[in-house]
Amino acid sequence: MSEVIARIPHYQHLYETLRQQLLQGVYEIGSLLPSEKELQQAYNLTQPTVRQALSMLAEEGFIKKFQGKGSIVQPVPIGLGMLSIQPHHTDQLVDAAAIRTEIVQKPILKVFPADFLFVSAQPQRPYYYFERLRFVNNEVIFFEKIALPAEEVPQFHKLKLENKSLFDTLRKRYSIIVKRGEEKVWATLADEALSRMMQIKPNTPVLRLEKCIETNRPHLNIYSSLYACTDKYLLKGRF
Amino acid sequence: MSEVIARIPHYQHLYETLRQQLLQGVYEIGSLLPSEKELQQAYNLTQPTVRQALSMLAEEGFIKKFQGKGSIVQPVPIGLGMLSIQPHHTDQLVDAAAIRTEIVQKPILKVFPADFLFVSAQPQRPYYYFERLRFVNNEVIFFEKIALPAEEVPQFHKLKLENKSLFDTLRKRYSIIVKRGEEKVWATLADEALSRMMQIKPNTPVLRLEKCIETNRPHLNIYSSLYACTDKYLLKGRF
DNA sequence: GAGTGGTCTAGACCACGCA
DNA sequence: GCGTGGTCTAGACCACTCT
Repeated sequence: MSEVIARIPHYQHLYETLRQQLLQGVYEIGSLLPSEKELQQAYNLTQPTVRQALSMLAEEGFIKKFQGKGSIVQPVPIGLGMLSIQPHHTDQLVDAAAIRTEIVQKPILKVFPADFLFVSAQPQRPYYYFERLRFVNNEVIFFEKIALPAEEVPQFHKLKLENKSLFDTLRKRYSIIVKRGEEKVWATLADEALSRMMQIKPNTPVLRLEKCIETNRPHLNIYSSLYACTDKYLLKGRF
Repeated sequence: MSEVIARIPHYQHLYETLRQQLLQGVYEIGSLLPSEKELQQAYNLTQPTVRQALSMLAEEGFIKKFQGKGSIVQPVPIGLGMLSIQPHHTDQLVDAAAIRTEIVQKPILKVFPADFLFVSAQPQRPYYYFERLRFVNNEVIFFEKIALPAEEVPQFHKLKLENKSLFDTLRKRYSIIVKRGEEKVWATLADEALSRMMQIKPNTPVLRLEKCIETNRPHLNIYSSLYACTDKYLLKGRF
């Protein structure tokens, strides 16, 4: 019926379609998604194919499935591996538009950084390495160092990275999706160099968060080393 | 053929069997799991059923699937929602046997704690609330406050909680499995009361980690509020 | 009882890796 | 070319919720 140009699996097409609709608020939170049977008819698919798409959405927290009832729409979940910023003592996230990102070190090619806690399986491969500061109201919230294998993201150095979510960019430009990851976290005090970089007083408590992020590509891991000043805002994430 | 006593789905039985084998090291890390076809024949199942079990294992990081090759066994992953402890500057986890857990406040019934950052959807339900300290080498590593809905875990107050992983206990005793969750994290300084509780100096930097943990049971969320002293050890988790 | 999601079968064909 | 995992169909029956 419909012309299929690229080789996209049916379940993935349905998943992407529903995901877009859920992001755009087409379905009200707490309401029921169309039933599996309705989706089968609407997209001309069989039950297992529809179920796979819905299972992916449930896995990511977009919907919750209830036997005998249907799939209930949940609030849009935080992206896996992404961090949201939230003031202490309220439960309102800082809007993405209020966050400013400044690229301190533009992407350069180098071997895997030696000061990361997680180690790459192939440290000699070329990696893109860059550093960024993120601000809310012109205050530095965090400083982050990032490395990702260059062969997997051609032309990465030409992308505009300011004021964008890295993971949204990777998703749209390269179809890279975060699957899973590990993190190491601890608290420490800002030393002289860090306090200059982050425009905070020395000996302020800072949060340290190092991550190794696995994606849907077998040999593509993203590495992040983060320093966060959390006196006004805390970090929120999903696992 | 084989007598099925309880109503356990085939895919789940296969999943549990393989998971046990993977935990016990039956398959060498980096080696291939038996192929889908072999598992079909061995357990007398069809391909989609076997695939579901393997997908669950892949989702949790026990194996990685490669088209045209097979499923490669990975190192045993950290349990979702669990935290491992690791010294700075080495990559060796502290063995679970070296960690001592002391229950400071035995499980009591109360309404949902007001000082947690995450809020329950049904705060008036009865919750089990308890507090624990965890030690490595007789040093306090963290202090944790935990709340979980009492109706979902009958007889919980009778369980021995010392020196056990809470999630292993919930899995074995109630078949409760962590599916997903959210965390809020920040760094702060220990105040007077906390420094006494954790036997550290006042104004030591401490890590704060609050979590809301969703499980395989629709209305069972576990809430945790954690204070960690991370000067010697850091915390490692999965997402 | 009607409608929902949950489990399962018995096939088919495709895409990929490796020798 | 063979064996692997990836996608998909067309059914079947079960378990649960709601009315």
